[in-house]
Amino acid sequence: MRPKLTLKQIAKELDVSISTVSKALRDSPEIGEDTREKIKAFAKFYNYKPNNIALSLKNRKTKTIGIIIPEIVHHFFTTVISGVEKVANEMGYNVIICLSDNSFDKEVINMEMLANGSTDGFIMSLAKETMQKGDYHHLIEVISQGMPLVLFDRVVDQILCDKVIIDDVLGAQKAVQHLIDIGCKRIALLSTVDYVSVGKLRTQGYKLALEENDFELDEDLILKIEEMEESEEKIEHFLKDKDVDGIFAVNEHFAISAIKYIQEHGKRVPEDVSVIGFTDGELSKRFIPSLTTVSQHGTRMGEEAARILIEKLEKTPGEDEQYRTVIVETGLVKRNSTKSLK
Amino acid sequence: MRPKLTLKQIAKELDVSISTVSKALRDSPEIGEDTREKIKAFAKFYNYKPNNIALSLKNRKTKTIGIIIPEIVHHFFTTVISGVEKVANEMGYNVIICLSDNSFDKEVINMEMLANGSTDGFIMSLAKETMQKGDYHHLIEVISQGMPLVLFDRVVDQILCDKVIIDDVLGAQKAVQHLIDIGCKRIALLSTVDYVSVGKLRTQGYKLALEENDFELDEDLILKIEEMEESEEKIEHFLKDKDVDGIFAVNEHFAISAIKYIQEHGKRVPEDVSVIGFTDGELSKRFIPSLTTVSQHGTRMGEEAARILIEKLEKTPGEDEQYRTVIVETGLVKRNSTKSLK
DNA sequence: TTTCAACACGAAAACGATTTCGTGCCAGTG
DNA sequence: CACTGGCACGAAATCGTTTTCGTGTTGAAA
Repeated sequence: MRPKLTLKQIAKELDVSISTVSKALRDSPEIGEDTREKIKAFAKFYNYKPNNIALSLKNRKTKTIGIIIPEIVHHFFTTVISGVEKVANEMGYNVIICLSDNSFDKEVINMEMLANGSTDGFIMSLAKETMQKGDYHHLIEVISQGMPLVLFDRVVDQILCDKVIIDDVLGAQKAVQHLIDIGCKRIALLSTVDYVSVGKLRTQGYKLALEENDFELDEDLILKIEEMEESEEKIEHFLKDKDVDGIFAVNEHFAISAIKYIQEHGKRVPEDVSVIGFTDGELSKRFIPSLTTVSQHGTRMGEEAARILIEKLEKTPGEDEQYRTVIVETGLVKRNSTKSLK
Repeated sequence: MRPKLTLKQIAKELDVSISTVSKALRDSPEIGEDTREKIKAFAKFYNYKPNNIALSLKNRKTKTIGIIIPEIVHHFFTTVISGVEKVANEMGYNVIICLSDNSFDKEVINMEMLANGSTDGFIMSLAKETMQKGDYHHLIEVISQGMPLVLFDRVVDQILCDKVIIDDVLGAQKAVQHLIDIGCKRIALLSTVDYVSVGKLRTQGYKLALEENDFELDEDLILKIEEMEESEEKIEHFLKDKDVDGIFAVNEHFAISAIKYIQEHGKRVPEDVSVIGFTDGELSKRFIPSLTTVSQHGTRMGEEAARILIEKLEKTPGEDEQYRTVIVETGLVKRNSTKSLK
């Protein structure tokens, strides 16, 4: 076992001082050409690489950014991560990932953990429980310490920071509008409960689209689901005696559960009922029928978030402290779960 | 903006020495009761937390483990990550994730990056390109520096280290055996090229099962696919005039592409052709027909890998240096893409 | 010959924490 | 009164870098 080479060892080996070695490696003109070459050759030969921890301590920068998300086994979040990773890598940053598991406590613990020197800034999407509690002291704490924070997807108005979101309202509205355009008359909404901001906003979009087309809002056509686990059951129960010809679901799973139920009960998708989901995952693409969805462009959100964060990190503090909210546009990907336009 | 509190500041504020503060906070009996209480009260009030970077430098441990995987937008890998995260969190470790993007160069760069003090050890699955090249100098380098390495899934015999794998041969064999059991006579294999170890091993299992049942091996029934992108096309071409009644695919995507083709050409799954995939993802579960698959238990692999790594990390070096290979059992999840046993 | 840059390098502080080893003071003992 | 031991605390080294500020040597100019 050969431990890592340090400046000190090089110095001893070549019989010069530590500072000389450091300067030589950083091409300081202070050092004579011959010693410089000698040191660089030695370092190269033994593959010297400076210790990141020491550098972090000295520079008070870690060159890593922390991502805190509710869960990772979820296509949307992984695309965001890969977007962040890509930009971070290009800019010489590392990415450290923590999962809150949708728990407030874990979110707080992870954040405090990372805030103690492990990362320079945060990119995060809030845990469901956090939004429910409305307790954001950990975010405020981190911001007040001067660490940049970029929220994405599950954001909250009370916190002043950069944000990357999609236009949930417009996305939902466009989806429902499409259902109306292809002739749907009774359109159901499968949503999550309102304290999850996306649920609320997408519901808004749903209502807006109905309104614009002079459809009457029927609260009986709206289902709000609390737990992922019970979704299938709830949806089946909900659809039991509803006579709908269009369904807008706020995620893939709800959409697919709905399609399954419909098909099992003698109707066809999209001939009898058109279904649109939200979030464009593998599932939507390969399901049969493939799903028409509002696509969220997770990768782009991740890239955007990373760019904003790194920009903040590399700007000398004090420069105009402005917070941006970037809205990543959604797209409507038309596939086979909706009728085509007449 | 209020910067983070340090020992030095507390010391100055309370007019004692830095060492006294440090000792007081760590409950050293050296410090008198009254000063100790005073310091602890102050620290608590101002929410002092030691700086991780400084601790890392001092202790020569970062308490973080590095994960390097080919890609993250892949259900299997995310389950592994969440398994690692879970165990790591319980043991007070952080997780830092890098993606190799299946590129050898990126894998090397990431590894060198993290090895310079950022992590205490590695959990990784090799990039396709790395296995193709057969160049593992970066792994050897890291191991020789005394950093524990745990390989999972895409592992390689030449490297001596701990490994967590599934029994690909047995998993494949069981799958094919099941096809035989339900009466399939002509069973095709959709595999990847051989330098991806899983492709090779699963092909072995396929052959083994045939052999055991005195089936004749027909090389024409084996398709090896190089690139994910061309898979759909290749599979369609391959199935064109093959008269098969069973298909074993080494992943979900191949399986689904096959099903699509079969259905589009007037045959039914599972009535005419039974299909089994590998890796139990969301897609398999919710596809129609839902897929019978060999499930890989990614979470368990992640947990296992993390446990092994942390154990190595916390063991004083020198203690018997033994490498383990843990085999996580696969399961055959029977769903609707295969006929039921007669 | 003296003086003064320029050159090439080293000593030391700093980042924030832990830890070893003093050290001053006081009480108790012979 | 002198000695010893324990208590409560501080100084300094350490981890591996970077960087500022010397400092000794040389060569050239006066």
